[in-house]
Amino acid sequence: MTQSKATGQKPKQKRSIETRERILEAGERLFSRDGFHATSTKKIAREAGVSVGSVYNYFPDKKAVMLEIYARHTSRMHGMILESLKDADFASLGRDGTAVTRMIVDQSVKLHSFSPEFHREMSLLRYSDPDFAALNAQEMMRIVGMLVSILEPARENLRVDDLEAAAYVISSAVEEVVHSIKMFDAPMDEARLAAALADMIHSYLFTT
Amino acid sequence: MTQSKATGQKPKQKRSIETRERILEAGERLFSRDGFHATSTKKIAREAGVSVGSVYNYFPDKKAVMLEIYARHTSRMHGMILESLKDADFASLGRDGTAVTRMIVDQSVKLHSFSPEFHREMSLLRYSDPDFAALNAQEMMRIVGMLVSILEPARENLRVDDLEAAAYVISSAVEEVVHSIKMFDAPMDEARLAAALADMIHSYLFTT
Amino acid sequence: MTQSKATGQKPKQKRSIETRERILEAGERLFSRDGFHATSTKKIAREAGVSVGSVYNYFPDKKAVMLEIYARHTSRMHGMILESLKDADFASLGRDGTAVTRMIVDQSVKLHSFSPEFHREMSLLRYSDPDFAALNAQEMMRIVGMLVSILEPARENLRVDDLEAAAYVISSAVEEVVHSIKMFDAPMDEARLAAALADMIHSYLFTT
Amino acid sequence: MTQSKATGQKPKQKRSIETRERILEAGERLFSRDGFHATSTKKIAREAGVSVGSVYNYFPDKKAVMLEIYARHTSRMHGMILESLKDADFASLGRDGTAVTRMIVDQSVKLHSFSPEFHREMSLLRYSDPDFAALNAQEMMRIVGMLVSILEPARENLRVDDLEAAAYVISSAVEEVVHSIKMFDAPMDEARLAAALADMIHSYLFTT
DNA sequence: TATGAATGAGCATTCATTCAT
DNA sequence: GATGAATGAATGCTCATTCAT
Repeated sequence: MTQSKATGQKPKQKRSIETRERILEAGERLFSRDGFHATSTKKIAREAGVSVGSVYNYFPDKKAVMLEIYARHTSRMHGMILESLKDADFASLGRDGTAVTRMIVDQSVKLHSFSPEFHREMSLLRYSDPDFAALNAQEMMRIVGMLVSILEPARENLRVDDLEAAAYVISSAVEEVVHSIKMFDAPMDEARLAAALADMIHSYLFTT
Repeated sequence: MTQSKATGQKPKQKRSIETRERILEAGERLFSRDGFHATSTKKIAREAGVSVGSVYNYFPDKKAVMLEIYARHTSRMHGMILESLKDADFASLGRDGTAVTRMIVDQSVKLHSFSPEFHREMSLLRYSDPDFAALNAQEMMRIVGMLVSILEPARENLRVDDLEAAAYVISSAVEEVVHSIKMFDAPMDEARLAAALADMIHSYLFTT
Repeated sequence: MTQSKATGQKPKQKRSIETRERILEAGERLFSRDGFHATSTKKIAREAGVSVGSVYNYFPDKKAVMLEIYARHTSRMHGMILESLKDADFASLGRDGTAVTRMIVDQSVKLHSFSPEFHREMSLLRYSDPDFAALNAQEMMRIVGMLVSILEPARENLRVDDLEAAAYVISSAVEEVVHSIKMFDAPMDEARLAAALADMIHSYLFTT
Repeated sequence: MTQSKATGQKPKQKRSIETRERILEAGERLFSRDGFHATSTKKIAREAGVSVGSVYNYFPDKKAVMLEIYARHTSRMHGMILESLKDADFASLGRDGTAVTRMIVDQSVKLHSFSPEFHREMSLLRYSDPDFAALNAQEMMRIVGMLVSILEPARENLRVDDLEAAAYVISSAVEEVVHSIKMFDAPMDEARLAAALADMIHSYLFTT
């Protein structure tokens, strides 16, 4: 359960690529709906309209399917976020702490709102499998990188020195609070938590 | 998968209590080491030196064993924390933001350091089972309550109004950061993260 | 599963008798509601408010409890029927075929209506255990005996010679038809079946 | 315990069909010999010379194996009976009540003689499982249908109006009496019972 | 007499993976 | 490439019965 062997193959044929794609889509649907453990390879194959054997032709094991789905998932999301970042006026952002804070929280929520079910599953898996944990950590660092690049232009207005650590701590906080809100019965009003979260981040980053 | 039936029975004999204890201890050992799903009832029984049937004499199902272990676990921890809180000089605490912040981080880390493996397992389970999620949420609220009672005396010095939401957000942040440090390969130096975390909490709570 | 060992004991103490009675009553309730196999000795003990050990003090095994309950059950029913037979005017019955037929069907239905759930359970058990089969056969013969004694006075008006065989065949028919009606989704209107049954019995017994 | 999910799969390979057949045959052998509950899926697999997994490749659960065996069983029997009915001279039958009666009893006995052990098991199961009860009821109605089609040509000679109800009641009587004879220690000479049964049916159907 | 803790073989069912076709 | 039949260890859980206290 620790190390997935090298990936199945790189298909060159159009047909092959389609089959592979169908498996991935079926997997995403099923993993999101039922969870990783409750989804058998048989079900994936049936949902994809292929045979079990085919699944194993393209992926070394079930985990590899999940791993690839996750990778694609995050790529897609990051692409979307980078896209929306392009339009932001970083110069003005730099001067307005409130705007930056809002953007941070908004983007983080966006990241988790995209497919919360799938995200939940990944959060679960990272606790039980080192490979997933590693992927998750990697993903976290990409988010941290984004945050840093958002904050960098405003550096002179920030009260923090270690920007990377700050980004990491902020991301962690957002992640956990968003999970509380989205996945578990939030024990407190969502608005209160969101306000507190934004306040915490803002007072942390900016002098007042 | 949703609601465990009422617990097995109330032991009336000395022998009974011992057996129950042995099962609980074996469970804690095994759940921590191998995780909940990788621990079969057969293994628990063997480790405890009793028959499978005995496990089911005392607990309605495997989950109930875990639930009780968790409950005891948190009780113990909270007892310890309340104990150490008794000695704190709240009057002086109120005036010194740094001391309060340090205490918060320290206690939180303590909470997670006690048996990080077991804590990891609980974190995992809350993602897949409502009962565990509920227990976890309950536990979170107890921590929040403690935090509030620590902060209350210093109220006049705090920049936050909604103390409860603040406590919740802080707890979440600590929880996630500590998990990063203790359970996953922290992608950053522990000291940096700890410093950043403390800074965030401090600047959030206190005017400077 | 074949031969129950000799019964536990004959209690002489008042307290003993009460305990025994409580077990029997609990068993009847549970066997009727959940069936023999779905009723564990533990449940019986709990329902009776005694310990499992006590159940085994009074009965050699679970089957013995059921066997005794069944015996009491049938005794009670037969008592009731004999009671109602006393009042019947056999002289006049002898001349009126319709009245006899009606009485037969009525009594049979009464026999099955008393506690249809329990009766179902017995019917089931006789198929899987010789002891229950024997008890059921014995019971059948008692019913046959009753039927014969009802018909005897009318002998001169009857077209059948072998009264006992006739009684047996009639009882069987009634038993099965009543089961169809009471226990399974009768595939036909109850009234139609009852009418047909009565007609069959009447034309069999009496010349017209 | 109520509704079996759709059957496992449609076999597409020769090998597949053979395996399925082997499982069915093993099941029939074992269910007849030891009964449904005493036959474990492991035993079925061993008897069939396949793995347990294979059993579940072809059937959703143990019950489904039994259900299919029963369906085949009754199909086979009905085929045989319809076959033997083809040769009967219905015209002459119509006039001769004795011949019809004899045919009814003969065919009914034939139906139960085929594999009495298996039949016993089915009778048992219908008392404990709605699915089996339904199948049994269905089967009963098919028998009733046959009976009706046998009697129809003789309608003018019959004293009964509600042919269907008559057929149902007759079938029930035959069923129960045959069970008494074949499965339980008949408490009376078989010949006496058979004669009484035939007499009852005859006097019920035909005026004399 | 009464208790109830202890037993452990047994059951139905699942599922990732392999490999002959 | 594609197929899908075959595998079998492993799982959570039940329950009639015994017997030391």
